[in-house]
Amino acid sequence: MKVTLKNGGCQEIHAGQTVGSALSALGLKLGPDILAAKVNGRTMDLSSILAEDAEVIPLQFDSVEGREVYRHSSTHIMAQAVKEVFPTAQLTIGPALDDGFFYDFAFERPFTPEDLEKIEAKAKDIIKRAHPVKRAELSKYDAVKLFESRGEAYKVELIQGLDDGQTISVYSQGDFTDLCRGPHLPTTGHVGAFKLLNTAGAYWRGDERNPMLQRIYGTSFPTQAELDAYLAKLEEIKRRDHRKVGKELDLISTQDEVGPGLILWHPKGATIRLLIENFWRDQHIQNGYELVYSPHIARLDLWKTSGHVDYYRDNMFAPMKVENSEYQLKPMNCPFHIMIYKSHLRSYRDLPIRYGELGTVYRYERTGVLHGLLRVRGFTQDDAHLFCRPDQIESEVSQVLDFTFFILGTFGFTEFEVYLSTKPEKAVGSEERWAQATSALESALKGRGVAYQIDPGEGVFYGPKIDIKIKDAAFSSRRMRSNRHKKMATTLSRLRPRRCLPCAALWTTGNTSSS
RNA sequence: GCUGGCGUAGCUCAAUCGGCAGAGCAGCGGUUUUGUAAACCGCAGGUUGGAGGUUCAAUUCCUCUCGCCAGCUCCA
Repeated sequence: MKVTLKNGGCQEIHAGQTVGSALSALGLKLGPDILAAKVNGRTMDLSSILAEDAEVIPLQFDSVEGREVYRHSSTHIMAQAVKEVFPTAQLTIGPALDDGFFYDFAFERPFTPEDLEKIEAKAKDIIKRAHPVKRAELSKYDAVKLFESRGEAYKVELIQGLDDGQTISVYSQGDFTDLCRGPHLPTTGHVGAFKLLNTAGAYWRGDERNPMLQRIYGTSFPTQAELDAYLAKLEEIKRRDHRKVGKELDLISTQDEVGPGLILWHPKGATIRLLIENFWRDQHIQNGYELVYSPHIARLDLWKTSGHVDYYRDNMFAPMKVENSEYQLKPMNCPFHIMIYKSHLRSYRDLPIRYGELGTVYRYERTGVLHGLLRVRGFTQDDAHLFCRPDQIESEVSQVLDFTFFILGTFGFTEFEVYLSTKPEKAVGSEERWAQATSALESALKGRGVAYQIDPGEGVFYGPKIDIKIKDAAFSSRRMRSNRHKKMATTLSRLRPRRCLPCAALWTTGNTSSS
């Protein structure tokens, strides 16, 4: 059997050898820095058996896959510590994150900071004990029996959700056994610096109807110096937090008397905003947009027609009664732009028509989600609606993308992740129209050569969208949250306007748009 | 909305067991006259988020309420 080391030698070995011994045979020193290996493209334990010719890449902490294995084993160590300190805690899930890991436990009470100290001390002890981490495979039936006997009801539920024929793997270290796909470090002693960070409640399977679990976050690094550098970075991020800076520089405030998520722009903040808005107006005019204004409220009937009452009510403030009809505070600008379009009979020769507005909208957000300027109840959207013929869609979308990248680039955002968000569960319009609109967006992306990923079900109720996620200096490394990105979206809708009226909306959030 | 943690001077934070609300910075008035991160002396600054309760006495204990923070969920 032939084993090749990437960028290294090639060796004949006997079948049945482990990945680790194959690496040794190839002359690699198996120190604590070698965490796992990629075998023919699949990440595997060093202890797994080689069954066929393979190309092997040793994984260290400097690779994404290596870090994932490292953090995943770290969270198992934490889970083992929790079980040793609090035997009645039940295991649920515990994945690796970009900068650390978490594990959710079912426990009769929340963990306190004192608990964390005990758990962390125990975890360090487990690291010192350097338990070998062993993989075992069993049938679904045996796996259910195993975890039932251990009183791990959540694990049993997880296993029952797996396919019947599937082999199920469990990993053990000392007396601790967990259902896990793996792979893992060879021993618990492979983890260097280890620290628990904080606790939080989290619903089982992310559903608020389910019981709340106790989540513990932590992180780990090969050396104390790396851990310290990471903690220093967290401090630095805290120091640069826009809420802190906004207060210190006297840019903005929120006040109890005004209400949560409603921003007051102080003179200095307003000056910054004015400069950005002037830039926005100039650029839109230069790029063929016409600027419009629309009111903050409108008759509820308009929002019924637009579909917002049916599909967006959860995010709308309650309607208010005026004279004999009901009025609604606007959560979006789109219906107004469509009404402007509709105010005349239009010829196909007039198209495309591009309306742009810095439109202030109000959305009801649950109190728990409000966050500085990034998540508020009143904010101003950089919003536009483009009316065009079907044959113009691709070039219009493509221009919107260019325009978006240009604006973002002006503010120094040059790293993007592009997502194509498809039809959500609650949506208006036929499957066929959704498919048409989605493929139009897709071909614009392809035509422009933009790399993108599909984000299934993440479209808006009236159309699919292209999301452009950007990272800024502070958030790129923001711990434990993957979705804290600012986002811009281009939505294509053929669904609301009656005639052949695809409409692309461009909007932004964040510093250009809140309040 | 849910779980947990918080709310004391403009800011950052103290206040032991329920026993006269305090410090640093900022501010103001002086002194000094240039100090390389923030020179020295003094003054002022408070309905302890709000309402109710227990108590001789509440920043402290209880109830309700408002807001903030870390998450969950949703999303921009």
